[in-house]
Amino acid sequence: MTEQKNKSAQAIHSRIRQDIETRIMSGEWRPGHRIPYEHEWMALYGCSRMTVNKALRSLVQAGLLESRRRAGTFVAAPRFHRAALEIPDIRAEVAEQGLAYRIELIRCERRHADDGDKALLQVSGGDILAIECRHFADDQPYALEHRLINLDAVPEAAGVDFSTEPPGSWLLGHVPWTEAEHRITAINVDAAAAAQLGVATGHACISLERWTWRGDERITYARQVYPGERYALVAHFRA
Amino acid sequence: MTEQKNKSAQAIHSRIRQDIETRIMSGEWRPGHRIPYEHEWMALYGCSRMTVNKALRSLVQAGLLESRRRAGTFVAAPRFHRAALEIPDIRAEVAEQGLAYRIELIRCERRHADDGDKALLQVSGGDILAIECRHFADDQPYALEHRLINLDAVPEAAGVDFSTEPPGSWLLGHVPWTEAEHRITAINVDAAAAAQLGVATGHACISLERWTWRGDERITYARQVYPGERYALVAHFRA
DNA sequence: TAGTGGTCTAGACCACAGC
DNA sequence: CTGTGGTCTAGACCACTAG
Repeated sequence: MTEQKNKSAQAIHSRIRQDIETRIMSGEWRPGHRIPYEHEWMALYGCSRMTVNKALRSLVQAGLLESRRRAGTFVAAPRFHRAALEIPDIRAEVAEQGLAYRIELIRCERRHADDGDKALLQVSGGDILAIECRHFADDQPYALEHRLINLDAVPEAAGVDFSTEPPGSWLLGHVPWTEAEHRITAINVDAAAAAQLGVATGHACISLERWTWRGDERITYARQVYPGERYALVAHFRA
Repeated sequence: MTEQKNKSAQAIHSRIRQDIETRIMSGEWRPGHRIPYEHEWMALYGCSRMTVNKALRSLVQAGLLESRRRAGTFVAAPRFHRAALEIPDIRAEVAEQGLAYRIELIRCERRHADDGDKALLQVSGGDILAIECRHFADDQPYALEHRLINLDAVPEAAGVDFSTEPPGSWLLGHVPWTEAEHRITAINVDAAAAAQLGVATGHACISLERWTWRGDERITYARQVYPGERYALVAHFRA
């Protein structure tokens, strides 16, 4: 009898996946190794080919396997050029550390996009909101932020009070499903920024820039500056 | 007639997926919106539920949808706290820019792990390989690297000539399927490192640390230092 | 309790790469 | 050619949960 339902704790496809994953991670199956054919997995686990396929496909998507028609399925060569980077929402991050979050709004002006704005936001014109603010954790400066919001894309941003809610958090909750690109560099902060962050002029800081859009529409540009030694971005291989 | 095979260019599950993705990204379906039930998709596309399920499951895994039994499937709230970070293999990266890569091996010694090594590699003892090297692009200093390799895990590393092949590239090709954690900070380089990189003392640099292991076994620790303004890490949301 | 998604089956045809 | 993976079907039972 091919017992129809999973009586074990795990779904069959999940157990197959775990099985393969363990063998790869332990080194038993090295890159290039041909794993058993799908019909062999069917026999091994007494399940249908669809179930086997579900397990294999998920591992292919995860990058651990590669399938070639007529040849079989193979352990893929590892390439950890990709890691899952945690990009913080500052308010949530500060709160997670058990610290009191506060935002100080330095400047918030609506204006017609000038040349600099156009270049950063990658728009050809229209109205924007330009924001400068400072993030605090327990009354210690935590980060500086310079942000541009495209009011043609997000007109309701014009009426928001960003002296209480950080613009990043507000946007995250009000602009659904955007795409983003990030750029991380190290900079020596100038005197003004250093004073605002409570560090020495020239102190090494992380600059995290983010461009966000939805479809063809540019939403926002943000640049956040963090003191380099207090702050670390962490990335894990294999999300 | 339920035409059996995909005569269109795309597989059915792929077209369903694209359909949903487009509606979400365009803003037509906002977070929290309940998308049609699986049996409705069956009718819409004239396909079986397994095919619909394949499309929906892949979007759930991608984080665009959330399924709740008995309730339906919903557009997930966007949280781009995750981005796919490209972690460079230095040699490949330099070559990609059309520049000539060269490595300069400053130091390479085998030794019993001292306390500092143990802390960085997270091992309790054993032999390690400690490497200091400098990476060049067209004879310009590109990055400094400090690396520890656990020889208990990778004994064959002891016999490799790292004056021609960068240790990161060698490990990538010889140690299959590891996991890794990365940490990115900004630092003011000291005089010695500044001289080696050809920048001023105190110049802001990116420090990229990487811990690598397979199973329970620690493989390597690496710290790479890049001049901050020449170098940028780029991350895309949604791999 | 009714109806959703989660999982699974035992077949099937097709495209394609290796022989 | 042959046999692999890629895709699909028309059902099915189950677990869970919203009402």
